[in-house]
Amino acid sequence: MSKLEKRDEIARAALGLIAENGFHGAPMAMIAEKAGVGAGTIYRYFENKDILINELYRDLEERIYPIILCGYEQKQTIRNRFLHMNSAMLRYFIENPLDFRFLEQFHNSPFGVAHRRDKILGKKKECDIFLELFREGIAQKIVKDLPLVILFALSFGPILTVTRDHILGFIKLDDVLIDQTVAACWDAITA
Amino acid sequence: MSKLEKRDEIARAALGLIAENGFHGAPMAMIAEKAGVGAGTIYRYFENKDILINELYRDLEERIYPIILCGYEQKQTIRNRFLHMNSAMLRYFIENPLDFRFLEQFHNSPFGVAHRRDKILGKKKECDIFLELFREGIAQKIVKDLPLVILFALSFGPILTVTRDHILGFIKLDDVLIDQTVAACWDAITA
DNA sequence: TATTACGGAATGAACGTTCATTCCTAGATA
DNA sequence: TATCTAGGAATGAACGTTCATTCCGTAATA
Repeated sequence: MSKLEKRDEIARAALGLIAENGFHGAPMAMIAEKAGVGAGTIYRYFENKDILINELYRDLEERIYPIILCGYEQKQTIRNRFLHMNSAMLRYFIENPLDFRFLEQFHNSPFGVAHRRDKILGKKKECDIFLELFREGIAQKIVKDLPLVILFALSFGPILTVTRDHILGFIKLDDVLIDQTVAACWDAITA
Repeated sequence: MSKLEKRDEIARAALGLIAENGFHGAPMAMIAEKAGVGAGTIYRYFENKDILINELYRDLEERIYPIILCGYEQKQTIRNRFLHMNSAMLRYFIENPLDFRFLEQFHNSPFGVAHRRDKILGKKKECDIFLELFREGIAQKIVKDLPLVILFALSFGPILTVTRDHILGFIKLDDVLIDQTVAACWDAITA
């Protein structure tokens, strides 16, 4: 097994255990066992557990962004661009429940708060595309003139809740339902 | 100090620490210190930590329900009833950030999942008023004909996200903003 | 005095991390 | 080609710490 493969094996094991059992249900020994390596080996690839977790998050972001942006066309209407991105995100979460659960664990932890602070205080290019979209919509008087943070909440809040419900088996989201949900989010933010 | 007062003191200390630091940042010894009792004393009031946490949750639900329903009038329009309940909830969360943070910790933990399963499988009268409201709205073709779970997500998802942003200081929610946000949620669920 | 409540030291389990040791492999040697 | 060797990678037992819980001597209460 190559170096990269082993690193990925450890990362995959850690992400799965954390997603399913939370940070505390994923001791290093268990991660090592699931990855098929010795406990000490993990420390050859990740300095400590905190760093492991933060790298998992970084990897995940890098995996998600291109997928959500795939097929995104700047020349489309604002509405279509919004529907595209929001449903791409919802679909990704539904198809990758472990990724979603890990994200939730991450955000509801000191890691997540620290991460948010960094984001608010600093650079973190990411959500720029959404911000851009909202700003454009407001300028054209299509989108409600509300703080961007609130538009975000109206767009993503329901996506997160609905994904959780889907993963926990409270509802089965099909293509129609996904489109209806995303369209309802659009209704929330439009004037 | 009376028996009940001491129980409450412990509960308050536990809720505060868990809200601020998570379940793992709230060891029993720390709860005891904050409550001004010995570590062993806690076990005279709560059989173990799991039971303590579940009782905290139960207490919290009992505290919140009457507050949200206060001033609720069955004869009001569906829209007004929705706005009333949703903004009451948002206002409560903003005014009681510790309660909100505790709820989030609870929901994002094995406790919360177990609790949800119980709710879906069984009794748990609670959200009945919301369900009732949604059903009535659908019957009158005012509310979108979507599964109740999705209407829930569209209504509460943004409230949760926005509250988190407010508590973390990313936005300052005033009366106007609260009303606008809740109204936007109404736009999301209406046909 | 008898009973109950309290406090906090003691306990043992579980955890993250370390490190002395073993294992593996690629290159050198013959 | 067969053998040896050096050095990095892997290992998992052991360590120190932290935590929930228990225990028992003391204080309050009746």
